[in-house]
Amino acid sequence: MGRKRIRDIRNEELIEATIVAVHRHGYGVVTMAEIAREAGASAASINYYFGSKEGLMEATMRHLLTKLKDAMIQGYARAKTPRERLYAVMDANFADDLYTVEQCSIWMQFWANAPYSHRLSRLHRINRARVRSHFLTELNQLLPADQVEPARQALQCYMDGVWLQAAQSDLILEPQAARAAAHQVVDLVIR
Amino acid sequence: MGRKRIRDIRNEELIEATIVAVHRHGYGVVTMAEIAREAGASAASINYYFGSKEGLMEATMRHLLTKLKDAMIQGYARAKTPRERLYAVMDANFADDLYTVEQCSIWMQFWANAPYSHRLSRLHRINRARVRSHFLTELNQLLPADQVEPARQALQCYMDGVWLQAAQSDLILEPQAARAAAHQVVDLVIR
DNA sequence: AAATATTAAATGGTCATTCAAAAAATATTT
DNA sequence: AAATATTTTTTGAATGACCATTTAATATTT
Repeated sequence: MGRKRIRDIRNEELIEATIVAVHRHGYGVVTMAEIAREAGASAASINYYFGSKEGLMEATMRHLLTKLKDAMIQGYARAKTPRERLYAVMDANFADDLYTVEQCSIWMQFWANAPYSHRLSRLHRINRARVRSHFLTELNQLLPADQVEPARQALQCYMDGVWLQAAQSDLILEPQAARAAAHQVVDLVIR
Repeated sequence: MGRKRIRDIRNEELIEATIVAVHRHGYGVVTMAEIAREAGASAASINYYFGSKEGLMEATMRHLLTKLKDAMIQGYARAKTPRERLYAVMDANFADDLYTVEQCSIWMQFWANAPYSHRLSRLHRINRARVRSHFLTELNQLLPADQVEPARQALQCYMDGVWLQAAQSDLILEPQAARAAAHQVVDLVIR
């Protein structure tokens, strides 16, 4: 059992270091050496665990996507009505441990670079489709068919836009206020 | 006069080539050689005109910002009411010659990289403040004071989010439909 | 001729990745 | 328990590729 543990611990440490380093230097220019220094390891050991820089980036994005997915599933479990489930999608995106400058920043870096990496774009596509499908399922319960797609577009764009602004912000974010604002937007869209 | 002309012609050609090349390869990894090839010139001549790669990127962003600003001023001139002026801001963002995959993609690249470049972040800040102020001016005419800021946030995030999605799209964009959808969002927000 | 524009080639630097060897952890035997 | 063997982990240094920028020389325009 010991064998597995070390690998898992290193993986987590290195991914956390990647998030910090990418936020600090930018996805395009961050170096393996900088990430390694942040993790207190060597660049060579990163390749030992992740194979390559791209492998590390993919693992990091996968880690963030999993966090987001888990938050969403948890919210869904509690929600009883379609409207509450829309709230839940928003609340997951603006959860206390996800809606931080650091993480919004890295999300944007990944979005910007996904089109140029086969492995990143795959993850990106899957996540986007999942969010889209959640929105559509609930909106179909609440709106006439011809209003569903515009409403979905409005909600999903709003969500993306808030993260995008958050990534640029030099203020401390207020997740609670973001959730309240998002609920208001939901209310606007579904009546 | 002749002296100025050649320089202007080259500037435009090189900036157009930059837009194409950055869209194709990504901001972080595009090389001077690729941009030069796209423009049918040499990498050395780009430095002759723009001093450095960062100078070229700044000039390219400035070019796009100017186009956006001009489109907005033009729309403002025609608009008579606060609501029409809100439409005008949206219409500028989704104008036929601005709302293309190529340009949305490059906008996102710039957004993602602005925090790491003094020169880019300056431009970015100025543009964002200008859009914000336009929105606030009009919304103040239309809404009670306490609803103005949430409404601005919703509109600006929606605008950014649409561009962000457009950048990822592999479909052909429909600027006219985007404008219509944006008008609907304005209508939702101001009543 | 003078000024301006262009580029091929050189320069100097950076960086991801590999590799071989050391170190640490774990398993096996005595 | 101790000693030894085996596997896993770590890293310094080497490798090879790539790239922005400079330079010096050439071409073009005025």
